[in-house]
Amino acid sequence: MKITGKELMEIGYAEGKALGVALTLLEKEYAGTQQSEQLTILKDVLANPEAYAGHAKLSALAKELLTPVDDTIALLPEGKPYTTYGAEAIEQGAKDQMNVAVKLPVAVAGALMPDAHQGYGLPIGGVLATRNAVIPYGVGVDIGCRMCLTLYDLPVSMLDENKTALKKMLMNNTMFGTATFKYTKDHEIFARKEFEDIRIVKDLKDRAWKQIGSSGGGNHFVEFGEVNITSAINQFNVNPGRYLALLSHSGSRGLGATIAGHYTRIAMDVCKLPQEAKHLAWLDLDTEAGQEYWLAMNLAGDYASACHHQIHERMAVGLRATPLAMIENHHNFAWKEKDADGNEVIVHRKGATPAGKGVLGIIPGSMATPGFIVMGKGVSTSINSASHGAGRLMSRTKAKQSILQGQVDAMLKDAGVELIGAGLDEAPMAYKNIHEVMKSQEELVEVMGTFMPKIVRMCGDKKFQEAD
DNA sequence: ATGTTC
Repeated sequence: MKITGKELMEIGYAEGKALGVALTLLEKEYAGTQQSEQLTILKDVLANPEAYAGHAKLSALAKELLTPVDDTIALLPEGKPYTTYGAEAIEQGAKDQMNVAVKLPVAVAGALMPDAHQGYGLPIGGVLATRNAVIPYGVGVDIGCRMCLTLYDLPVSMLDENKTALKKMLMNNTMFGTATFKYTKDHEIFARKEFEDIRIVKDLKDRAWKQIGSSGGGNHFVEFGEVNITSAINQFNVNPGRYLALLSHSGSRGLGATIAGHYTRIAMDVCKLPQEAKHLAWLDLDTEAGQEYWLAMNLAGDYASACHHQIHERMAVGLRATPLAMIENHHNFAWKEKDADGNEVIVHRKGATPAGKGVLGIIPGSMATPGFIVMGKGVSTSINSASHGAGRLMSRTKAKQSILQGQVDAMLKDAGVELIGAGLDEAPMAYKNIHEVMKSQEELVEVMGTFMPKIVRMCGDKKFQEAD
C-alpha cells in the first residue's frame, strides 16, 4: 500500500503541483521507508520548506512549496457571443477588449455600442452582464458620469437675443476642472451613512463637499441650446415643439475617481487574471469588498446626480423659471437587472446609455452637432443599452496635434455656437459623425427630439488641457 | 475621468 494524494491532503498538502512532486519523491526516494515516517518527513517539509531548500532528496519539493501558488484565474476558451452595433466604424482595440471581457468566467452576456473605443479593461461603449460580480473598471473611473437635461417654456429666441446674459449665467453658476464654488450648497447626500461607515468614503467627504455642484474636465460641459421635440414625451406632458434647454454632462468628481481607483486595486489583488484581462478584475458581491464597492459606487452615482441637480437649480434661479421637465441618465455605472430568464445579472455600462423599454435617455453629439433625446426599445441583444455619444474618432493627443483652432472656430461659427473654454481635444472633428452613430442604433432607441448646442461651457483650465 | 504620478 502506497501513500495516496488524499492522505497527503489530510496532513495539509493542497491539491496542486507540490502534492504531485511529493508523491513522486515517495516512490523514487523513500520506497523503503515506513509510511508513518514518510508522513512525518513530508509534514516537516511542509512546515519548514526553507530548511529543506538544499536537501539532497527533498529540495525539489521544498522549492515547489516555496514557489508562490499561481492563483491566476483562467479565461474561458470561448467567449460568450455578443452583438456589435456599427462595427465598421469601431476601432479594433475596442473589439479586442470586448472579446476578452466575454471570456471572463463571470460573464453572462455582452454588447458593444457604436461609439465604442479602447479604454482600461472594458472598452468605452462596452456593456457586460456578469453573475454576482462587479468589475470596478467595467463601471469606469468616473462612476456615475451622466447627462441631465432641463426643458424650459421660454422662447428659443433668447439664445440669440439674451446671449450675453446667458453666457454670464453660465460663467457665474458653473465651475470646471479645479475650480469650486466659494459658497457651496448643502445637499441631503451628505447625511448618507456611507460617509460614516466606509473608511475610504469618509476620507473623501470634505473634498466631495467642496466639489459639489461643479463640473469636471475633458468632455464635461454645461450648455444652453435649442430642443426640438418631435415625439410627445407623455410622462412629462411635453408636446412636440421648440424649447429652450440646459444640458449638462459631468460625473462624480474626485469622490468617484478615488473610489474607482481604490476598489480596482483591491479587485486586482484578489482576482488575478491573465495580462490581457487584468483590468477586468472583479469583486464577488458576496464579499465585504464587493458589498462596500457596491454601496460606494451607488453613493458616487447619487453624488454625480446631486452635482447636476445643483447646476440646474442655480441656472433655474438665473433664468427665473421652473423647468417643464428634467431628463437624466447615468452612462458609467453597474445595475442589478434581470436577464431574459428572469435571473439577476449585474449589468455594467461603461459609456453606454440605459435603453430598457420606455426608458428616456440623452445621447449627446459634440459642441457643434446635435444631441438626441431617446426612448429605449428594450432590445435584449444590446442588454437594454445604446451609445452614450458619438464616440471619439481620434485620441486627444492626435486631436491636439492635427486640428487647427481656426478650423474649429469656423465650424462653431457655421453652427452658430458660442464656446467658453475647451481645448482642441474636444473639437467636433475629433468625434465620429453622430448621425451615423444614431443610424447604427435605430433598432435600440426611438428619437423623441434633438438638442442643438448654442452656448457651451467646458473646462478652460489650461493645465487640465495640457495633460494626457 | 482625476487636488490629472501612491
